Amino acid sequence: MTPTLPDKAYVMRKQPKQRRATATVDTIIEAAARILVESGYASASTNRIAERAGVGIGSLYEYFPGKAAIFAELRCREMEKWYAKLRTGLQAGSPREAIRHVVATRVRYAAQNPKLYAALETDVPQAAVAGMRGVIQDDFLTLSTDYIESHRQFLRPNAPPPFIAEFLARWVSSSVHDFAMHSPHELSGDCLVNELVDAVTLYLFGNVAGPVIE
Amino acid sequence: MTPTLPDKAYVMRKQPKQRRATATVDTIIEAAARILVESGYASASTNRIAERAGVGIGSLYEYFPGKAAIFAELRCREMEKWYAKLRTGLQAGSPREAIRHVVATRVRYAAQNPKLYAALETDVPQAAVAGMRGVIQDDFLTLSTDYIESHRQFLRPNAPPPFIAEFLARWVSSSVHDFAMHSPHELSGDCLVNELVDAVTLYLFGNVAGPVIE
DNA sequence: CTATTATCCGAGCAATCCCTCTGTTTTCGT
DNA sequence: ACGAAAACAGAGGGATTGCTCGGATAATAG
Repeated sequence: MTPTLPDKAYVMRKQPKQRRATATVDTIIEAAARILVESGYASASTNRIAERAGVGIGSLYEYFPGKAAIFAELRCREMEKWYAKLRTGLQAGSPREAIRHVVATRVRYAAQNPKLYAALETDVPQAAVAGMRGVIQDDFLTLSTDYIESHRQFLRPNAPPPFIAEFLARWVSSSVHDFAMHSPHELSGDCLVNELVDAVTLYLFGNVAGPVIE
Repeated sequence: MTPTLPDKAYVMRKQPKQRRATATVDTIIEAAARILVESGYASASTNRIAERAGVGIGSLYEYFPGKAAIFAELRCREMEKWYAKLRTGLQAGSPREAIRHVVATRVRYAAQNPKLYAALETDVPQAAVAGMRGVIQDDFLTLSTDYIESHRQFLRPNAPPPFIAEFLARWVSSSVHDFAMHSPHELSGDCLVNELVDAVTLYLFGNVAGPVIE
């Protein structure tokens, strides 16, 4: 069972079949992203997006069933860029190294394009990305649970593995998110990553070095 | 120096001087809260709020300089309800007990009125509560830093105390918030609180019992 | 080349929004 | 009781919104 992103909350009204149509869709989404970064969600009206994209407002509604769908799609694409990296991060070396990889990737995800990240996570209304918010965690959960269960013998906490996985995923992801929103400068240093790795390893295995696997 | 909430981002256009005026303001805020809980921020127009409150739209704009101010004030009032409890939580007994008090209070804050909490935290746009979001943390930070510095001799991490305080505050607060948004049922049990207390104590003092103070 | 399908366009509708403005009613100081 | 100040009211302005619809244009198939 390979984890996949969930179905999109808003489906395209019409699938672009010619190449220029896909180009139009891409242009629209890119325009939406640019306006979002520059002026926020409030001033990202469909008319403005179409104008910025250089297409007629009619073309926009040929493919997107509504304003919300544009941002749902944008968010979806943005997430898919990072999903693979998070996945492979779990398979790296020792538990401590795996934890470090995942944490560092999560930090990079928030720091790469801070404006866009912040806008997508806080400015775009919840309803517009319904069913999308938090899917990284929801999906990453399955992988983490497996990972944790396969290290069951070394675990310090006796809570059920699915809970531990959710606890860790929310802990790391939401902490990084919170720092990104309120203390973004901390994302560039490595203090945050270090402390997170220490704390997680300590929580899981009882010491900062991780389990000694022989 | 007693910590105080920061200045409100939006000041009242006119301070109510008569008792019925204060009542009017309260009624407006309560109506805004009810609409927010029932139908979300999108449908909480100023006209609707005034109608629901049973006052003219003119009366609303006598006191509030704009729509955003209503929700900023609502959020401000909601936060002040919990600020004192968080503060006193820090002063309770042993470090582990203090941690437990703070964590449990934070959970109760999110679980008390889940709909209103969720709406205020995610539905109301960032701009509307500018300078308010995260102030609990920002203010709680000072207290935590003091607390941590006074236990410096028992600390395991060697990061600077202000960072440790911020790290902990964001960790606990954002984790609880994330659970409240995506797995609200976990707030009723005590597994979340237990694991958070364990993890924090472990991070701070290297063991789950906390320091042995003699 | 022709027919069919896909794509693109933008004027404008209906709805909604926040907020002002002017006038009336209530409360308070004296 | 009376004038001033505070509080209340709501019609409507001005602007913006998301979105439809009918027709023009380009690409593809036969």
